[in-house]
Amino acid sequence: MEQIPDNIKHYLENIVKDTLKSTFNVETEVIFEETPKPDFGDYSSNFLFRLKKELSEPIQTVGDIITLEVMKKLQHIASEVSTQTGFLNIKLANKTLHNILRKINSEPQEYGKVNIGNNEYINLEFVSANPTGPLNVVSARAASVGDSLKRIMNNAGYKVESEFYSNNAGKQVENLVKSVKWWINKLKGIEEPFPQEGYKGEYLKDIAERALNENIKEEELPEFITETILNEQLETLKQFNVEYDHVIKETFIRKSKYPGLVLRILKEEKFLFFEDGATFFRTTDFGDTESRVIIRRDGTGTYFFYDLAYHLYKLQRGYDKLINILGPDHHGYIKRMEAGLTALGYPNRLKIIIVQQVSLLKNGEKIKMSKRAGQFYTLKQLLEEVGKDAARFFFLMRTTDAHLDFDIDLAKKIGKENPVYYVQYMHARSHSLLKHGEENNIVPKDNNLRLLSLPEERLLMRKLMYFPDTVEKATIRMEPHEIPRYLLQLADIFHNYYQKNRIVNPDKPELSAARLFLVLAVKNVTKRALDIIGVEAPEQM
RNA sequence: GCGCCCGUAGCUCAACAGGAUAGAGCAGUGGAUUUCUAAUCCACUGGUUGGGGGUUCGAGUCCCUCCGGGCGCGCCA
Repeated sequence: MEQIPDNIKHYLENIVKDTLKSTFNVETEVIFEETPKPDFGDYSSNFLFRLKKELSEPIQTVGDIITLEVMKKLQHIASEVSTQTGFLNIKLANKTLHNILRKINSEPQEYGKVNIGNNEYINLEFVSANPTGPLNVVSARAASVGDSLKRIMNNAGYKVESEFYSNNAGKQVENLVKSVKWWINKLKGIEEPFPQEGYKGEYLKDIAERALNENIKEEELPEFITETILNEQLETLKQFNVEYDHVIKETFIRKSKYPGLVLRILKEEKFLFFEDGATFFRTTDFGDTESRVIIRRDGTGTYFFYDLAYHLYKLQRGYDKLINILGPDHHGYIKRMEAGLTALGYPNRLKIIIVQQVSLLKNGEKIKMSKRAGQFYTLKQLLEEVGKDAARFFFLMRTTDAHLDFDIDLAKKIGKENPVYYVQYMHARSHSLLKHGEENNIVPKDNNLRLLSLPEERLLMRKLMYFPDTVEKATIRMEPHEIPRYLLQLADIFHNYYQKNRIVNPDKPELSAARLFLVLAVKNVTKRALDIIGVEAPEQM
């Protein structure tokens, strides 16, 4: 097989960049993108517009010279180079596309790997709920995004470890315990008023029953309750195809040396002051809008205080970067936490991603939810109702910072309206075609790929070529939604191709073998893409 | 009042660093099936990108302003 560059896009960029330097002595970044229309070629760049002011000659003159130079250097992989419109457009030779198919099928697992992580050691924290109840759908979205991001970044050469932080201490837990005690008493026949800030919800009754049956002592109750709920949360996440490298509990942090360490550093650096009997951390020195309490008047530490300790603990474990995926109610928290870590001597080490809220739609109406009132739709219910693949896919279809409407009825549908099936069906159909070929003694072969001469075939090959670019973009933007979008576009082209053309035709074995080679590449890339977002690639549907 | 997110087709959303004629899906209408799984495909209809101003070769994208929707603003977590 002829050598093709490891990454076509970057190869083109470097060629043009070097040409600009050697011919015009101009240093600039050149970026190639997928063309908006196939007519324009396969890759295009707008650098001529950008350089307009810097260049002494008219851009068309520059364009002509660049065209000639680039054409010379690319004659082994490109068929057309043009700057007619002001954009530099490059159309790749068909044999280049063929070589990409060969590359995909010879090492499917390697295709789409990018190298921008440089082995950077990352801690990725997501979901991190209080152990006060079942996980809700915002947690589900965070889980989907977080777990996919882990896979995406590991694919890109980062070393990512995922972490779940359980806030199993503090006032909310006290309220939780009070609520369970109320149930225990009720089961014993003792009627009391329900605790003021207690948690409603039937799941606490089950826990109360178990506590009674297992004779849990009063002082063991907090741990018993929080452990029970935490384990249920983790079990549900596991069913969602999400497993963690680390689970850290707030009780552990509270007992560790880190709270003391935080206090000492802040004190030494004179970032603390006292007011109304409480200890404040002057986060305003670091861009926060107001200073924050870390030790309350009653001497107890705030959530923020222990969270600082927790983050210090994470950093001292050796991570280069921390990424937190948080729900929409935490955006006010970003400044505070960044300020805190800067004060502790770790500036610019934390990246917070806010996942926006989710509205669930059923029968065209929004489901109302309130955790305190015990009315909510849980991740567990969602899994039972729509399945993990549909759930994961749906959560990833939008950018993380946009509100998401999750249509439960749509996710349950079987058919083209449901994007998950549309994409999975592409994989199943490829598999079935290959099997059908085998039954007719036709296997994928790469010795006659020039027979792939249809426009649809070129479109398909082109799209497969863009897969590494898509993965790279998803990594850089930290936006998993690029992957589902890519899959949907690929599925469109593939189903269209299938519909119009017979793939396996015993009368034309050569053509069939070439087409099956293309189908195999589609199958391999689909599998890779689905793996990256943690969705199953079924061979039969 | 302050802060964050959003406003694009009837609905749900794209548009990658500001680029080429603003694209998909759903819904609607009309068509394709002796199949390699129709869980599919094709065509048509649908837009003053919330309003106004600015920046420039070029603005859905950047800046200003107004309007509308959501969320947050605790010595809760």
